[in-house]
Amino acid sequence: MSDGPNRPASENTTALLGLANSALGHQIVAGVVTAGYPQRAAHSAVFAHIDLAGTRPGELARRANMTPQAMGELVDDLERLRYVNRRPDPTDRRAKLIVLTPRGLASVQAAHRTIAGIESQLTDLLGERRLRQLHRALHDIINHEGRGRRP
Amino acid sequence: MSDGPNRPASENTTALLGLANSALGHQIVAGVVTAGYPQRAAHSAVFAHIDLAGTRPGELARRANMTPQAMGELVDDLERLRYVNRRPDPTDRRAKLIVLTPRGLASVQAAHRTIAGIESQLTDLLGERRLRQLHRALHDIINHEGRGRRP
DNA sequence: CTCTTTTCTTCAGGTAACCTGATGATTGCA
DNA sequence: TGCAATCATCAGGTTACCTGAAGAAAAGAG
Repeated sequence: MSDGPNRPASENTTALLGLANSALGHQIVAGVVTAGYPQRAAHSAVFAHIDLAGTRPGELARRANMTPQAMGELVDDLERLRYVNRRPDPTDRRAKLIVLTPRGLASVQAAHRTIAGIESQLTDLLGERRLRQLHRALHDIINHEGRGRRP
Repeated sequence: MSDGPNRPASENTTALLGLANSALGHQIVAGVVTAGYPQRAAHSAVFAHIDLAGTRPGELARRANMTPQAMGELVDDLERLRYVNRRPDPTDRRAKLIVLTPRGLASVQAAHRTIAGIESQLTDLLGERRLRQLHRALHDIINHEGRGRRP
């Protein structure tokens, strides 16, 4: 590709991970949008972390590893799109609970179906054995690199 | 983590890929910065694609899969940081060649050393065999998903 | 109980990393 | 020689975050 000062990406795990991630990374949202639930990638931070019983914005922010302000904006969007509602938290009058609307739940279920579709494509491509090996390797990397970072 | 409507990420390749990518993704730039070459992650788009003989902005943009305008801004930054220079392209007076300064080349070499360090950490973690398997699986995913998309 | 500190959310404003559209210089083809 | 295509750049917009400040409610100290 380049005869320049650069080593081939094929031996650079970080680069491969980045390329593979961008190859798969947009497919879930694309699938859900195609299924009739328009949304943007950032909104997944809410859908991926919300509980059926509802979750507070601050807790969503913590789970998604972002600030409450940023999460608040995502919730604003999803409220406008009618995927979630804000209701007062009965256990703490400072707080609010973000709850999925029926439409929001349907969107989450569409995401699950999309994910299942991607996994079965990957099984076709790699076979069950290599896919399991891939999962284990990624798991090991995540657990190893994430060690001792939280203050 | 969540008893909500969400399936466990441990069986979701896309999610694992995203987590592993963010675990490794910032380490190269961090290593280069620590080695005394301050820069931001976006600047890698230049360093990763530039040739020793110099490369035109438009070509860099094509290789990095972004617009010439966005690439132009990155080149502006790196020129201010004294990693590259803009010189007229002798073969086309409309065009310019982006060339690494000695400092820019040193930064690229620091990146290569950092990448080598990460690979050896990964070899310690997974072993050579599993790391090779990981590379092959990622390669297969990249080649498969990237098929027939370019118009 | 009251007072203070902490927690929860939201308002305001800022930045990084992209994007689209328009413009001027130069090239290369008919 | 005229003119469409190409190269870089200027101007302005969007997305996805961030920090800082402020008001309301809760929790803990005395």
